[in-house]
Amino acid sequence: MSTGCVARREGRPKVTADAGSKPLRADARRNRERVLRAADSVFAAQGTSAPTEEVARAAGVGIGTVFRHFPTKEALLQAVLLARLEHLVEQARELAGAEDPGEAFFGFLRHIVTESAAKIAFADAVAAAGIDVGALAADTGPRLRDALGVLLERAQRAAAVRADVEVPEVHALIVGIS
Amino acid sequence: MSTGCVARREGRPKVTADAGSKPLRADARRNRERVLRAADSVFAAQGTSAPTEEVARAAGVGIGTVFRHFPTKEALLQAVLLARLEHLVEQARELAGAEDPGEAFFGFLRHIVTESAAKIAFADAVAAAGIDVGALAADTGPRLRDALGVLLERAQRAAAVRADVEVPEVHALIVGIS
DNA sequence: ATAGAATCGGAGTCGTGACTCCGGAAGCAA
DNA sequence: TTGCTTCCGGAGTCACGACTCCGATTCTAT
Repeated sequence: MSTGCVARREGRPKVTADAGSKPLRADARRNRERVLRAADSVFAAQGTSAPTEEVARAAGVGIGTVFRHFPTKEALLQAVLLARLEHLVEQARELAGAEDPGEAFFGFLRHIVTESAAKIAFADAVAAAGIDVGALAADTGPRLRDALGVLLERAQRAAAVRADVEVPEVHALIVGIS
Repeated sequence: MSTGCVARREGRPKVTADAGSKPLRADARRNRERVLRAADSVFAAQGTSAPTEEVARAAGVGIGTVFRHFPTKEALLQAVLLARLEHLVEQARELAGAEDPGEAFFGFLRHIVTESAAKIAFADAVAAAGIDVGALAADTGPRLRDALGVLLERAQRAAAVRADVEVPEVHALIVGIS
């Protein structure tokens, strides 16, 4: 195996509240972004148990920097998961303007399924840390649902999907599959 | 988080070869079985990063016993995963004798989907440790395929499933979903 | 340019858990 | 029962990785 200890602190860190914090200094914002990207790829490649130092190296910053932006490894995991969901919403919105509504809809579904495995692993790791994943996704969920609604409606208008299908059903399907 | 170090050894342990080993002493076999069951429930409940000692406690044995039977935590994870697959095959075979072939077939599919999330997490953990999951399942795979074939055939004979569906397609479907 | 504030970086601390070791406790013939 | 063999248990060893701390560095406003 590849060894490593895990967190030490027991109190569950609060969800990073961006609102209300002062605007970051330019380099700080840049580094935060880098860390997030690096974390995403490192965790995706090596699993969520990859050492934080690995993330720091991949991001080209010191480990101290990582911990300043994300006080806990857990917080980092959370941020990455959130970013992925965010990305999903974005994709759904982009697809809403695609030429072929039917293809767009099913393509998106396929994409979700493809990525679900990775996301499950993330959610697992975060949940194992005692965080309420549901609450975490409370903000992103509705937006994803909306975007999905648009996709679905267009697909139905194009007669690519039966008209009696509703958003909740699709949502249920996705959740069920996951 | 809940902390903990990980393995230290780098060389990847060989797949536990049961064949060729002497018959275990009665108590040894019993303990091995206990550990396996305890590991399954502990890892399922707390995630694959649960400490080995937790498994020992749940099994009611000393930690030394766990490591004698499974030289590495990784090996333990492997064994649990294998046992689950084995269990799946068994279920498929039982279902082959069910009254309603159609229901049996779809019930099994549903079951697989339901458990897939947990299994993915396991496979992930094992794979992250550098083990070839594919090779691991090389033995179980074909048997699962066979059992699935029987289920499918019976369902088709009962006209619950279209006749032009083949085992490979179902297999692909399952893999795809996972 | 320059002070002052915000950041960075990484060596060091600390707790944890994987794995070892061996004296004691069964099992299993004979 | 006796003796030999196989197992059990769990205290102890050892690395590793999460997280802290503070001097050095880099922004930014003036």
